[in-house]
Amino acid sequence: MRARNIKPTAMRELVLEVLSRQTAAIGLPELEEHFEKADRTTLYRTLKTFEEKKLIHKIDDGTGTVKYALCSETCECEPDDLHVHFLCKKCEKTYCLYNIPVPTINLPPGFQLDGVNMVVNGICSNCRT
Amino acid sequence: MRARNIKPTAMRELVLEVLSRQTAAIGLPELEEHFEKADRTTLYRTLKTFEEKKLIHKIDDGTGTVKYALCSETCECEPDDLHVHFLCKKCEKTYCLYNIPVPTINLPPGFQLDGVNMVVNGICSNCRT
DNA sequence: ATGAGGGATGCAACTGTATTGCAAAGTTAT
DNA sequence: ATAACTTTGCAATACAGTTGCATCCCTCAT
Repeated sequence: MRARNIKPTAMRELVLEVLSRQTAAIGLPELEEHFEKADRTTLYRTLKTFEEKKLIHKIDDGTGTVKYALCSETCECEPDDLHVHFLCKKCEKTYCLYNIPVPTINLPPGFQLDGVNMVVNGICSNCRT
Repeated sequence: MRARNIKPTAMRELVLEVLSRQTAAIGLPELEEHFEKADRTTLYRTLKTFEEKKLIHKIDDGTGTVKYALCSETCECEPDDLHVHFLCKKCEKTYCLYNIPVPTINLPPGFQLDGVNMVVNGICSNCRT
């Protein structure tokens, strides 16, 4: 996991472990609840570091809380690596649809594309049963 | 313009006028700057009303400030009406790409699609010259 | 071993956006 | 004119995110 060039401290190991246990993306406030002792700032900076090193990616699902989820092994967070996210408005959870790539967009002339944030919202399969 | 069933007050006329003058989407803080006397709350609620009545639509571009832009005449904010948005990371402006519809997404079985938020970021044609 | 340097952590304070409660002002219909 | 309802303004609050600074910990060179 530290092929991403991150110094593995105890804190970071723990945070990474929590992250890998998630089935949905997780935000800073929710991450805090998993730790009694750790400080918000530390978690904040840990997420920031992880994101910079492309171990996790940021998802802004419009709920007001930025969420994070693990990147795939080979992800470089380039436009080609990106996938669609799904926000369920019932359970409020945000899922990575890893196998649904973000469609290619043809921008007007003169526009340079660097990244895409695509969040689909609706009701997830769990909440519809 | 009030085919959208909104009671036309003086404030609302003014806000709408400012909105229609924009070439880029505008957020509440920036909207405030256009008014010396009006209160933030009033503007906030005006935007909210406009949004509910589908006169404007919300854009969460990930900058931390939700932006708004006018809907097209016939827009009902259904998935079919949606277009792509572009956030320039240089000028920080967010543009509606009205003529680029959001691509259709095939969700996994059991998922119900209600809406899509798609924001492309990069450098706009103005900033690249 | 030891001490210096650099990164990591924790605490506290702060920023900025969004939001709500409540009272005052305005509008509309009878 | 008056009652019912809506809109506006002020104040206060909530909450995520962020920064400054001091402390701690680890590593490396002497």
